[in-house]
Amino acid sequence: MSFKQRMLQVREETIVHVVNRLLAEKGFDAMTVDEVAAQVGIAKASLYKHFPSKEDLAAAAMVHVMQQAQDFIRALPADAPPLDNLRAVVRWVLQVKLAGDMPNLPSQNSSLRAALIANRDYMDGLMELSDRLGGWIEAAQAAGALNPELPPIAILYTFFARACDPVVEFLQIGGLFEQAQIVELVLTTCFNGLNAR
Amino acid sequence: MSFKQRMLQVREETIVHVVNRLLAEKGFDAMTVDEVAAQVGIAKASLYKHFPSKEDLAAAAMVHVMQQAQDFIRALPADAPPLDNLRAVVRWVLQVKLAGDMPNLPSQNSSLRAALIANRDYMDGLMELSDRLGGWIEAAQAAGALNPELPPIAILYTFFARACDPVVEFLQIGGLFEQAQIVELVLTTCFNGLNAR
DNA sequence: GTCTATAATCAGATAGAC
DNA sequence: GTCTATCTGATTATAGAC
Repeated sequence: MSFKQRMLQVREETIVHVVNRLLAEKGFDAMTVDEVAAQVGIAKASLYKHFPSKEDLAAAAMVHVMQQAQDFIRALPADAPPLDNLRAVVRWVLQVKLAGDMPNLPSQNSSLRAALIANRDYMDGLMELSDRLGGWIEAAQAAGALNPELPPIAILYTFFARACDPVVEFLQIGGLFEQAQIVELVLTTCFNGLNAR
Repeated sequence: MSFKQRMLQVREETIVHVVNRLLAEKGFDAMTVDEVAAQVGIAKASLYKHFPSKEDLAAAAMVHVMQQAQDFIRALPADAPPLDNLRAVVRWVLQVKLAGDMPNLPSQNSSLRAALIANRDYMDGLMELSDRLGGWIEAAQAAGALNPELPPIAILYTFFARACDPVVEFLQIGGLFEQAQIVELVLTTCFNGLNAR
């Protein structure tokens, strides 16, 4: 890879990092392209040479977090109980969220949805992630660790939903709990539910 | 109440109804004031005579759903087990959501937050709702029905979060489940968790 | 209170020189 | 590829007549 290509790659990584933080902090609608350009330190027109639209910026950030998720998953022990790995992934998601690094996209924005669906990297990453988690879910159900009466897809969605769970922010704003406590609280309600056992 | 006042009240109810539906359908940012005025059937300037800002429109919709929630709660049997009433409230929330009548506000929009906090009706409604649910939560914990190790505030937030739970939409979009099934699935994961029992 | 018309602003995207 | 300067369209909000 040439020097020029390397510079370009570094710049794009910077852009994605800035976008990621802004998406986590204020969400897609409140994030402006001017702001992104200013924080990256380049002109807006230059930004548009790298990414052709605001939606593509968001998609790049999503691809980035999904790659990080896959890196984390690959580092998990393949022979561990599936439930342990699933808990570890959810814990990781909550920690990323608490660190202010989880982009927050409006699920209703249609142009954004279209851009995400049209993005091959995003879709491939989503598929692979779903496959890996789905495999563990079914294995955990077969082992009697996860409720076998729940459709696997519902369990998968419940995991994905932790990435935008407002309970985390609510508990964080209140200031009554440490980050580690919040993680354990949400993990408990997710896996054990609210009922007494 | 005079005829004029009655007309005014009916018109404002129409406005709130339209806003409520649009907020449920597309969220706060994607909803435009032009759209609201068009669907109500009045000019935009007239709309601004009733509500001084877009944020106030959203606040009125929130007050409306909170009043509906309180109506529902008041109709519940006072002598029923607290857990039953809590489950009934969560079920009600999910049904409102599935009916497309639950407004969806971005939790990060600061001007909106300010308008809500400044709105006495909204804050009063939120307080009363929190008090009622909080009472049931503590009673259910004392009775050994809800996990006593969870902070009541975390349980309360977990209930509130059902109002914007993306799992409901995900399952709805997939088309694999009836609305009643979705309600029971989310209720199960909420109260019983994902783990096998 | 309701309307038409318009202000004022902001944000996504682009033109064109270098 | 990067910049300055600008376009274009959308959107909140208001002025002023009736």
